[in-house]
Amino acid sequence: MVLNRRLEYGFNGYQVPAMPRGTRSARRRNSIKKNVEDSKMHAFDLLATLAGKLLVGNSSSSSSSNSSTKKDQFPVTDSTSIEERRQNQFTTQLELQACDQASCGRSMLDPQLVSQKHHDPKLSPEDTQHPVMGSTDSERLGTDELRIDKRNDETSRNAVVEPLTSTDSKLEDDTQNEIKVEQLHSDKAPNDNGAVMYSFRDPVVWDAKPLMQISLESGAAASFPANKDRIAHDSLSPARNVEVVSRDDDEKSSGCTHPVPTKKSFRPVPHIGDRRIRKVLASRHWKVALRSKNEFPRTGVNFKADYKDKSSYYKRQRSQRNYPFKKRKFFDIDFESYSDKEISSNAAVYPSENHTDGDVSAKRPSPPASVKLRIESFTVPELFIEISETATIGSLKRAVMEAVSGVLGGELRVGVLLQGKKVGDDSKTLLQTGISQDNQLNSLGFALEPDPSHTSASPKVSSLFPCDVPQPLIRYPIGPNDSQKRIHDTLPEHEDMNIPIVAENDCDMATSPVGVLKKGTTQSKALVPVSSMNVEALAVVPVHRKSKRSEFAQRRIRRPFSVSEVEALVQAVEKLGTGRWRDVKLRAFDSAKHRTYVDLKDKWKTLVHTARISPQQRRGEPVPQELLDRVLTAHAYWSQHQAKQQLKHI
DNA sequence: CTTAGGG
DNA sequence: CCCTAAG
Repeated sequence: MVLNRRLEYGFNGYQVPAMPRGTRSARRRNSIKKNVEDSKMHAFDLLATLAGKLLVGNSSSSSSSNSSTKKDQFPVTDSTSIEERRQNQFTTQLELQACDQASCGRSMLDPQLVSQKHHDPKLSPEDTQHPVMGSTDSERLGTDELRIDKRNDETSRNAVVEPLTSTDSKLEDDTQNEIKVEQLHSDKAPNDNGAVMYSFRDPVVWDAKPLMQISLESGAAASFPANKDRIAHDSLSPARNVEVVSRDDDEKSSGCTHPVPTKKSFRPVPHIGDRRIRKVLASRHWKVALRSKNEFPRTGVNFKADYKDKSSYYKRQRSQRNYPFKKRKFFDIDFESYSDKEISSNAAVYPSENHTDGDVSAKRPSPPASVKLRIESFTVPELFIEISETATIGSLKRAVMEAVSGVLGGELRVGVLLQGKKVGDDSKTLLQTGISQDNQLNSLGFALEPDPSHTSASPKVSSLFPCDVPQPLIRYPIGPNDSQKRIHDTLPEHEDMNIPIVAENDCDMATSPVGVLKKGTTQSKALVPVSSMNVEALAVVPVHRKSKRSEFAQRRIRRPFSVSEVEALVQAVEKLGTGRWRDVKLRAFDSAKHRTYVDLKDKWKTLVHTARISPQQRRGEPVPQELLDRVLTAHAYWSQHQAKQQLKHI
């Protein structure tokens, strides 16, 4: 097996999925002032929401959905504050298309761990000394038996950005999606005037090329969905507008019109390998999307308050994950590499019906017409990822995820492109700019650009950003279903493969060559999104500068212990006792890098608990009673043993 | 860094 | 799983 050869994946484009219209809120309505700046902000807003809940998945997943995902998902919060615009003249309807993207569940084919030594039921104190005997390699949950199949690469060739908030209910086909959209339209459009609808298109899959270099053809700009016509039709709702907007259901949210300030504590990071990364990531501070000029209600407050109360800290930290935008530390050198990200999008300006003759116009002299915008999707131009060849698919996913997060979570601002030209004047109205109902099929593009006000960290690099050059709009016309289907076709039966391909939630598990990875773990974690537009930046910021830990760690994905693992754990504990988790880890899970001794300790805790409750109350993969019995036995034994020790000490 | 526990 | 207080 190749040792730690590195793969570099360059993602030329990345389609941002449709916006989830979660239960809690992906819908909002804002009254806004209609000028270019606002358009940007809206686009940005959407992205902001999106940014917080992406999750990279292998599109190879043909498997089932898994509700367990829900636990790890980022709570969809109405993070998007309702911006109260002064003297709003127009109402903007923000409708986020539902995005119940099929969450590929994960089907864990538990690695067949072999060679588990027979466990000796007899426990003797001697055994507790040093497990000299019986600690053969095969005894470990090693990876010896596991192999990475070359085809594994296949998996990595496709990736999809999925909303992290995938629901159990999946959309089997586009139909449902469309239905929702339509409902949404018919639902609001008629009454709410001057609606500007933003609707993210379905998630698209990019199809990476095989081999080390994965890059996407940057397709030409704006390609509209096949159903564009229909969409346009749908949005043909009257758009006459009146000043005052009925805030009906908005009232509910009006209470929190102003976003709850997000605070983030900042604390020193201990150095502990993975943990360290996690911690860092966990403590990344989030920031509300900050717009230049204080126009943006969600003024990015860069809180760094410290919480003394740990519980509150924890909670807040969690809750903050709802916040779409994370703030990048200025002092983080990595910033540069992300700063020049751009996300372009395809958007169409749909004319609203010309109701110049309508009732509204009768009442009002010349009611400004409203424009309905449909943002097909934002595309993250390119991501550059470097990852160990022996990294697992799960790692790859994370890497991609982090890269994407880096792009979406950076200090960005939205740029507006009209017919390929950048619209610079933020004060102009849409009309003045040429975005109006008359301007039917002109493509309106939204691009993410580094926010000048935040690129101070690296003026040099940021200056390289070709802000004035309209970026090509990239699109990968693949419907969600197509993607599913296609990928499924592309990736043959996983069953035949040596490695169980875990569909959704990650999977380095025992399926990965963790052993090999061990030494280079940190490296494999390194990924640096690099803009294709900014070659120079590459020079300035070497790709392999893996140093800076990525700031986008999420809660570790849940990896239920397999029976084999439990078996190994029980066996180890029986031998070593309950107070030597480090040893247990070394002994039985040395090669399972994702199982820390704390994890093992926790697992033992739950095992004991599980063993004590009735089988009916147990959940998850059933653990053989035999094992549970051993758990209780061992637990009892060691508890007593421990007690004795303590007595001795006293 | 490890343990031990609470969340 | 996460987070921490204590060794």
